Amino acid sequence: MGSMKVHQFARGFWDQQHEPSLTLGCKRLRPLAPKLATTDTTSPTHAVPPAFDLKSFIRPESGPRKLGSSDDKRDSPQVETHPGGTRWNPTQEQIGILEMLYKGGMRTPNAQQIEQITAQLGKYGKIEGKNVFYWFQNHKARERQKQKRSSLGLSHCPRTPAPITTISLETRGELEREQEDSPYKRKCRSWGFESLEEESRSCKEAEGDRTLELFPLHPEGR
Amino acid sequence: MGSMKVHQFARGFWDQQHEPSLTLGCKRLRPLAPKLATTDTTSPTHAVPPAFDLKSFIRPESGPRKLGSSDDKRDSPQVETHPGGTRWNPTQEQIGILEMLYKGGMRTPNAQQIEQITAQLGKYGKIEGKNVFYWFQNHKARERQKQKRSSLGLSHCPRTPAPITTISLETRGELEREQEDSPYKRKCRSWGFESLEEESRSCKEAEGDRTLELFPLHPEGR
DNA sequence: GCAAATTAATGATTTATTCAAG
DNA sequence: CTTGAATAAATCATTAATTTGC
Repeated sequence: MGSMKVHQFARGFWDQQHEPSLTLGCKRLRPLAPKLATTDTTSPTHAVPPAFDLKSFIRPESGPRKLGSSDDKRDSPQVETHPGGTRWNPTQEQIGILEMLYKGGMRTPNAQQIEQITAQLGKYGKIEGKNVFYWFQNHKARERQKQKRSSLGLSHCPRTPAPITTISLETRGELEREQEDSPYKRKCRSWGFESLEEESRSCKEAEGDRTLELFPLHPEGR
Repeated sequence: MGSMKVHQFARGFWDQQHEPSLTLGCKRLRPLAPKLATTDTTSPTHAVPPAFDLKSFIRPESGPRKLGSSDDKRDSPQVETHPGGTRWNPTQEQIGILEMLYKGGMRTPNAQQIEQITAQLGKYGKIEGKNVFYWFQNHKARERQKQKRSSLGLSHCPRTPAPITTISLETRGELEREQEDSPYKRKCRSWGFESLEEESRSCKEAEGDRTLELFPLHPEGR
């Protein structure tokens, strides 16, 4: 497409900032690029990110910190086996609230809503924004899927797919009926990335100023 | 650019106690069998939270700020939506770099990579992280699409989809060869939300060394 | 009664499809 | 028409309930 005057940009593209110490390298925390699965993410010796500094996280046994982030974990009433959190495991309360919201008509919450939901649900257990987002995505998809299958199997009831109990949700009368199928609405979700800060979490409040809510992503699959 | 610290959390939105006064079983008994019988009566026990202010979600009329809720919201007053444009308009330099990276084998950059790419591309024009992400998504999809159509029309050479020049992108020696088709690799992307501020888009980079930032959102479409 | 194997459910990602701006 | 942006569908991966064997 066009004239690319990229120079030798690609060469030191990633090195520009990695220069300093070795801690900046990716930690294997948020791998998004398909890094050929080695079928064994458990072994820290593998799961090597494109970075060069493996030793910084190869074995955090020395004391840096574990995945479980021993700093705060008191938020989960039911301790259970919370091994650092591989994936979100919702509590009954959380599910209840989410379902309520869903029934209330919420389909795809935007960033602000997700933020609030997450904040609220966080009182009942560890949770991140993405969990909320995914939950809605999955729930919506699976409800539809279930319904479709049901209608197929029963071939009945073309109308009123669901009675919709309408829980006491009539906050002020105007509740948006749940729009079964969402016909593509142009929405824009906010986007954000956090540049993981693994062990830097400790100096979180040291700065005093930067309090943006970065959700500390879960470490990695076991 | 565009990073700002959002101090304002969900201040007092649903601030209410989160006493575990309702958990009898404490554990979450997940019904393994789906309740297909009744349409969406999926609330097993429905450990209803003490006080859940659902109306705040559905209709945050009393909230400090407006929610992009789906009820009466249409085009939220977030007019600032596009400081300069509704959607990203890449420059030649940006495209060139992106294509170079793509040819180099990059398919789905992770958060850090996106962050860095964005930072670099930002030198040539306004850009956000999501733009980078979307670009890769779209480019990949369309390349494949184009290729498929081409092969269909020509019925020729189903192999060797792209020569792939493999530019010198060897970041650290271990560049994974272009993973043609990524057959689902388990990955986790970082997630973050920023609580957008209407007016505080003052992109001041007074931060200094910290490279961690949230990309300012882009309020909402339409 | 407990623990390993099975299986259903579902959280998390990727891919395909669609809409709309320029 | 091209392509950025967003959503829905497909599907991988992991957890918890259930079953099974001792």
